[in-house]
Amino acid sequence: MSASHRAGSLPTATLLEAALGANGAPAGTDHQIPDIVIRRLPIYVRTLNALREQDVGSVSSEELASTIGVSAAQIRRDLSYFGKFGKQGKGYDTEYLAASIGTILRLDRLWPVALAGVGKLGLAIANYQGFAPSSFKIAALFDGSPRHIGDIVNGLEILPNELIADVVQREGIKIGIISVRAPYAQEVAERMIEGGIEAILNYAPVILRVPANVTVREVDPVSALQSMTYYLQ
Amino acid sequence: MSASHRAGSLPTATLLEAALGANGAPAGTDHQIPDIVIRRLPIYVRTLNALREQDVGSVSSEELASTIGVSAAQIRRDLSYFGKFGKQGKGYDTEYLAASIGTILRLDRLWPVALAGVGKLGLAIANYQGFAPSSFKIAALFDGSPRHIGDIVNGLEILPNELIADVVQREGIKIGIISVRAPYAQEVAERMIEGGIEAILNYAPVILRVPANVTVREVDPVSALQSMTYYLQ
DNA sequence: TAGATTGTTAATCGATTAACAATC
DNA sequence: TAGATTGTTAATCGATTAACAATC
Repeated sequence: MSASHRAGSLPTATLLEAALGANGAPAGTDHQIPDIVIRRLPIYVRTLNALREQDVGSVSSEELASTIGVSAAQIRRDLSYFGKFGKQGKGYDTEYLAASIGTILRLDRLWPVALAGVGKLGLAIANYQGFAPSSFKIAALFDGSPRHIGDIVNGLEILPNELIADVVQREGIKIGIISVRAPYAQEVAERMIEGGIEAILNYAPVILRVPANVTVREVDPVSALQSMTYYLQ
Repeated sequence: MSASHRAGSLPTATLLEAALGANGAPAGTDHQIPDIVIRRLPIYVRTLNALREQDVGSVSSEELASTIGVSAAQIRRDLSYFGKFGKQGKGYDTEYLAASIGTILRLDRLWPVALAGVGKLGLAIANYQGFAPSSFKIAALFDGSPRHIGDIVNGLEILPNELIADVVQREGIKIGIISVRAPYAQEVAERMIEGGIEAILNYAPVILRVPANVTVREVDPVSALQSMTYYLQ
């Protein structure tokens, strides 16, 4: 499932791809770096930051690999796509490598995020404290139900879905999170994309059809559970 | 990253594997069927059920594939691991195929699930209505904070983490969901495994070390966001 | 320097796709 | 029957690993 495979002129489905490890990267642009590599980088950053907090100043690829549970060769190979970050005989400076990968991923800034759907899940997302330290900030809230419009959550007013495109465009938001129910997900995605959003985190159990320049990643706990039962007894 | 690669006697890390599409299946047992195939099956079931609801009685692999956004060859290949489910010249009976895959995945029963961590996210999970129709039922709630112990959520009393192993064992629960904060996740996982749990859905941003017979799948929205920013502008 | 570990290439492994005979 | 589509094999593609020269 290479990018070129879905580089047609029509919107292409991305649910399975994103959910299952195939390429969820935007098609069209020919990315020389495999999306699977890009998706590993955040874990490297997280692990390096954890090491830094334990005052570990440097690690070898072998140590980092065993901490994460991958092979050392894979880590070195992944990093080699972007440059040279280590010292032979020594390993990697944890702070320098974390910062370097952070820059590659553009985590050296705070990204405003639009969140659509403020049901129980959406509220949990809106209130989640883990986004800010991770370079994301919920900057706009939307919902389809009149019941919630106008409510204030975390200092943000809940706006109607009809305003998604306008607000997202005005505020220059590039990232959207969808936590509406399945039947509304496609419509909401389209409003977001109309406003200029190019990255969507989708919690709705639905296949989003998006243009080739938009990246979609699925959060699909039900499917995850349903695949694990295969291995039970 | 085949199963055999991690079939050593020591617990093996699974975060990256599960999060990123490598094999999150239990090692040891030599599974002839690739985990990547198993992880696609729930999407097939979901899509087939959606078609059934639209009164579509049969589909070709080509139609199903274009609905999901994968190749028809992949669907036929995936199904061929388990048997013959279609009719040449005709396609697949949606009801029959959905039921067949459901049986393969053991979705033809209701699985009790233990949930540890009843913060905002945990409560959203506990109250989520999408599990029951998907063959799962939250059957026990646990939390580490005395503040929540004894509270009733959805008819279930929140019990202390110390009781996880006992209760899980007594009730024969095989599936656990972890939504505690990062520092407590490993400890909670160990209690679950002690009680006999063999499948863990992990929302904590932490690498769980588990024995080879335990399957882990990660739900990691922050990493998903952090990988998408790579493609922005 | 000697030892350790990186960065990189080639070999291996595994998953996807193309193609088509079988057959409904 | 003729047309359509499955089930399956072989070819292709891509990702991971092993190995080692470079070098700190």
